[in-house]
Amino acid sequence: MPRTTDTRKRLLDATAELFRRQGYTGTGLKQIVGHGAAPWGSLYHFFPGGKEQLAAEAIERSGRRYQRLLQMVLAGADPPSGIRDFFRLSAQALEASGYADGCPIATVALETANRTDTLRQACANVFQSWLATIIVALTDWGVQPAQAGQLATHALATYEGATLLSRTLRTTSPLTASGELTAQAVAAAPRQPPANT
Amino acid sequence: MPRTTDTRKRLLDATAELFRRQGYTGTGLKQIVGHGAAPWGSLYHFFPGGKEQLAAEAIERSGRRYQRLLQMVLAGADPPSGIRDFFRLSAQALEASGYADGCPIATVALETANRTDTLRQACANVFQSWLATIIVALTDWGVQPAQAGQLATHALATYEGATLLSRTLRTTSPLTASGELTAQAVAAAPRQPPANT
Amino acid sequence: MPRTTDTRKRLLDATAELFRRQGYTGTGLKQIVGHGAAPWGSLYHFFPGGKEQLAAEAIERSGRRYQRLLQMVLAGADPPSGIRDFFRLSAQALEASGYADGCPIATVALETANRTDTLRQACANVFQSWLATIIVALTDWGVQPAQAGQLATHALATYEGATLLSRTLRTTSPLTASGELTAQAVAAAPRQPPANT
Amino acid sequence: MPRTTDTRKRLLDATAELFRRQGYTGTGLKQIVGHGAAPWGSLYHFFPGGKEQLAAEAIERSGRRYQRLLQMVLAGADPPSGIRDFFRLSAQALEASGYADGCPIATVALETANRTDTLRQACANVFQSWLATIIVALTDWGVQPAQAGQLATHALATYEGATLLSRTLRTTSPLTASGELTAQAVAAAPRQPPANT
DNA sequence: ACGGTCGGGACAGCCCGTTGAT
DNA sequence: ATCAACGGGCTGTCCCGACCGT
Repeated sequence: MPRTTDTRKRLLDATAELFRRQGYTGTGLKQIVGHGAAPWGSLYHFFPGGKEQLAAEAIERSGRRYQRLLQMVLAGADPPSGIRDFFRLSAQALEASGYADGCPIATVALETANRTDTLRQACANVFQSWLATIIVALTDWGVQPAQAGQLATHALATYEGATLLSRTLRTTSPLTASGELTAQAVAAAPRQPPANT
Repeated sequence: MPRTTDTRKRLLDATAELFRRQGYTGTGLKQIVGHGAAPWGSLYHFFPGGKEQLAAEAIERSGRRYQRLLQMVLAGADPPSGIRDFFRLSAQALEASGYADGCPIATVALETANRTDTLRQACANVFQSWLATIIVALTDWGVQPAQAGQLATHALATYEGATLLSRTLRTTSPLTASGELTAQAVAAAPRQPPANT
Repeated sequence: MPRTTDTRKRLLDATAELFRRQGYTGTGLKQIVGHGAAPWGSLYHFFPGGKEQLAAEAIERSGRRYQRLLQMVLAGADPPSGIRDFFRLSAQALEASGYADGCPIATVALETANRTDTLRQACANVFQSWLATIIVALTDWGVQPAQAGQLATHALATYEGATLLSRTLRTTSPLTASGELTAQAVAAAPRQPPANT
Repeated sequence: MPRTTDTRKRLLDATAELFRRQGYTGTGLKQIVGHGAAPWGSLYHFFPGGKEQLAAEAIERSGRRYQRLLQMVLAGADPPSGIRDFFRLSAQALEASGYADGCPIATVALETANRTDTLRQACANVFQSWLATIIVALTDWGVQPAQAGQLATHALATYEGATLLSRTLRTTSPLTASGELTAQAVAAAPRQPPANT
């Protein structure tokens, strides 16, 4: 069973990358197998559920990967700084990629929100996992759970929207501006003294 | 000949409505003419540029319409309250439509950000017009122009992202939470006394 | 209106010819458009119902054509001789075509008998029309209606089965043998003296 | 290793059953292994010749089985009554199965008559074996060999065609009508007194 | 011998966005 | 101002090897 080649993963990675830039309907299966260097027959071997199953797993996968990135950045500093860093990092990556690599699932999320419930749910799960990650960072820092939920939602929403604007306007200013303001909002949150540690 | 305009507008309206829910690639021309009650041949008569031209004009049109809505809401109160109202109104409309009617161009904006520059530009123009509207409201209220730009961008980004999250998670809480926090951020903005008026 | 090219008819003729030799599932749409010299896009223009609609109309068309042939042969002599002639003619045509051109709809009828009811019904209508033609010939000749129905059914069944056997065994003997015996059965049918006329 | 035979037979039985209802091209290998509860790998182990070999053996197998049934029915009475019984029995079975279970190989025979000679030959062999069975019954009964061949061919052809019509028209009347007339034709055949035995 | 995973094109039927002629 | 007509592209499934595990 280590005999399983990495074809399946290559397929998922190619799918995730193309979805990030072109969305769900804009990406054809032909393009995926072409980009991911996988043969046609393999696709329906690994994903008998077709495009939808492939998409669901790709979403899940890139969601986890992005979550790890988020955790890393948040672990590097206190939440306000971490959030600011995350926005800044995203701005850099976005610009470096020619404004192509934004949130890996935002486009798919919007496209599928009212089409296929399976994919909508997959995107929802990803967003929930990101929110949970932020909430943990905030509560660890002393923010009250009730407040932390709202703040995390706000931060994520702002990040998504700022990325959207940055991609469309082709300028990083929305990401930097919103990063700063979101960091301030977090910094202003009432919190009980973080014990000590 | 002003009667020909009718078909043209019906076509644009149908396009805008379908784009809002299904995005660009997810909407077929057949579906548009079916939904908009226009004959097939008319489409390429009014829009010789094909789907792209039709999309560009539809984006522009729904952008203007949404801008008027924004202006109305902002004119009804001071900016913090106006922004809060706009988020709340959007949340209601979103929920009432089964989480289908969010920002009319967000999906298209993400889909086309790195595909066709014509449509990206059309979306960018719409966003710019919305930003200008917010900026006017803020500066009229006494916010410094430099600050107003950042605040407007932040508010719009947050609105877009909150809508995205609300649609995917099927709950209005992102819109309400972010509306409140955004209103607070605006309220906290330093401003010079509004002259008098 | 003479402006409609004959593409539609060519499509139907090609379909009928291929169905006769290869059946329904064995014939691809690609093959049809290739064989019938029609462009791909035309197919779904003329037959929006897809393969099924195309098949239904092709069945109907070749059914009518075959009915006219049957009428002609039966009109040429009294029923026993006419039936014998029809079997003999079919045997000749079958052999001349390399045992390819048998009953134009038999294969499709068997394939679709328990799959798609639309096509089954189309085949049933064709068979009914052939039966009606035979019955008319028999009653005109003086056979009692009740008897005529049974005899016609028997003759048609025998023709179908004999064609099947001839094609599979690659010999015309089933058609000639059954033609003779069927003619005898018809000749032996009690009939009231054909008035005179 | 007589246990291996089990899988092989299940495969053949599933194939035969599906072919009877859907024909050759209409039946996929996936469906066969699904229906016959056999693993994928086994298929090409037992039938390295692929679908064609599997089909040939399935045809042969169901041909033999049907031959035994025919023998049994013919052995139960004199040929005219036996033939009438066989038609009647078939009519009952056909109706009971929702007009699905007709001749087990007729559809395949028509489909493959001009496609793959291997399968055409397999079907031809089956028909020959059935004819031989009928001929034996007839000659045992005293019909001259030359006449017996023609009569048997006629009876089989009529049976096949009547089944076809019954399936398509969804009524057993063709089978019952033709059964009666065929029995009469056999009864009318000149024969030398059956010796005695 | 037998079972199974994985890989490999070819092609299925369907629908897309577009255009020439009217 | 309209529509018949057009190719190309979509997703999905076909039947089939090769290479592993027993």
